[in-house]
Amino acid sequence: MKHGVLTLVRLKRRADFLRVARTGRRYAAPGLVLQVAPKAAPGLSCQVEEVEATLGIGFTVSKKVGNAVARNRAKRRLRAVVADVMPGQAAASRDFVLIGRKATLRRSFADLKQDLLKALRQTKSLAAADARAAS
RNA sequence: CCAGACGGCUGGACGGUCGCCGCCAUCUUUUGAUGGGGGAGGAAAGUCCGGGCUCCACGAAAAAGCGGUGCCGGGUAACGCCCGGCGGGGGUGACCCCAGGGAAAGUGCCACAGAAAGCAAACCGCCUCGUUUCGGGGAUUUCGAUCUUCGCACGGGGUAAGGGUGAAAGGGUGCGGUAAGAGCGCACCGCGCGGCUGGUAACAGUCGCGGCACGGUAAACCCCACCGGGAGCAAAACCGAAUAGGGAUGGCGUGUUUGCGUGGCGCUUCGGUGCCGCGGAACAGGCGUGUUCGCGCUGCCAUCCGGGUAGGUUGCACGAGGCGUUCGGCAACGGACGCCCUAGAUGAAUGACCGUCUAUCGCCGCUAAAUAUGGGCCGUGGCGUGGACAGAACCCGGCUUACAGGCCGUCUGGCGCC
RNA sequence: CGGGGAGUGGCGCAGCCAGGUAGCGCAUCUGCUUUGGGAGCAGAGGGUCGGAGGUUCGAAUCCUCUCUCCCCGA
Repeated sequence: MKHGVLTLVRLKRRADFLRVARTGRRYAAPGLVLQVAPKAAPGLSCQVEEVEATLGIGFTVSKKVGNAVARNRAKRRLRAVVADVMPGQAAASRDFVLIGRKATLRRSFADLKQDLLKALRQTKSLAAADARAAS
């Protein structure tokens, strides 16, 4: 089975964010901050085979970035970058949390993409090397 | 043309690729797929008022307390909002600003300065009268003194014109009047009271009288009038997993004791008492933990019930709704008729990226006019820059605050031309 | 959604309710003292009282609007 497109699941509970921040790895790029943690033990709501094909993703933008318009815009740009990069190049069965910074608003989209790839590499969360070699 | 006042509107456009959240239709077991259509604002903001809605409390309310509002009339579901007037203030003007009830109901305060800051008097000063052991001048003189006048001092009386101040000093200005003065008298202005006229009213005008008494501060306490029960969609209603705990029923299992409750049997002098069972309690025992003291649990299994957590659904978008025409009204607004349905998220959608154009700004040129030159304005070309404030969170009516730039209308002042 | 508090010299705070002088401690500077430093003594400088408007003769203080920060409850 080739490395297919992963399904993104949004993290929505405060407990998930706290768990990722407490237990995971962390890398700060100029345009964003990435936190990674292994996926939580599957509950009854999600099955094991679903865990293998999904990855959780959550966004955090604090009040320091700006007003509501700036915070929403930062989250939208991060979401666009994630939709572009993560399904093909991120390792599965992990939870990611992206934190927006002030530079997220002004950084160019290509640089933002490079920031995310570098953060994935630094946190050893890229997809398996054979998958990259096969492509 | 320049400067300004007021009111209203707008808040980048088009295209491409990839996405997000509801709705409708069809297919589909759930899931999902396809197609269609919709998807932020004038302030969505701040949360300063007024309501709807929901729950709670309450016999209806009233009073007290607390909070708020405060010229008059109108609009409105209501308002602290809006409209139109009145009064005061500012501006040459268009126009703008004002918490704008009551200070003879009471209390408080008015620093410094000043004689005095609130009951009006005291003080300095002014005027007048008197007295004397005072001093100067004049007159008379029997040279002892006497009379008179001025000044000082003291005492009595009359005054409030004046008294460096101060934000504010017991009406102001002028004339008369007086020993000196004073609303003491008069004229005008101000103030107060009463009448008349106009106006729904606030108020304005006018006439007469009073003769000045009544300082300011209520965004100081307060008084008067009016309004307000409390909380908020995380309100509230419904469904409801797992775990723990509660209750009921059944089965299995459980040592001792009982100043407890209860049932059965026996005795009874009918007050009780003996035995047995059940429940409760205590202890023992058991299990877990711990170095000790100690601490925690004490039934197990099955079925059912109720409360209720996470979570979910509803509340939730047809409403004091919008648009147009017309009628009434100066207007706010209201009536009638017609048309329309117009976001519904919940770690929170309504976008990300790219291209072209365009508003704006900067730089470099060109043309025309003018000029001694330079610079600026207008038009035009190229390059670069590049979209203000800001994101619905139950809904509505207001207020306040933020806002690049652009557009429209009405009006005012000034300059020039006809 | 609801409630509360704070903003005053470089720092930490009084003063506000009952309006007229902005004060205290630490810090800074100068001088004395000491061999020198510290401590002590004497003196000095330094504040648009977060911002705007209003009430008042007069506002840090009273009223309205606004900005920033902090805390609490559901």
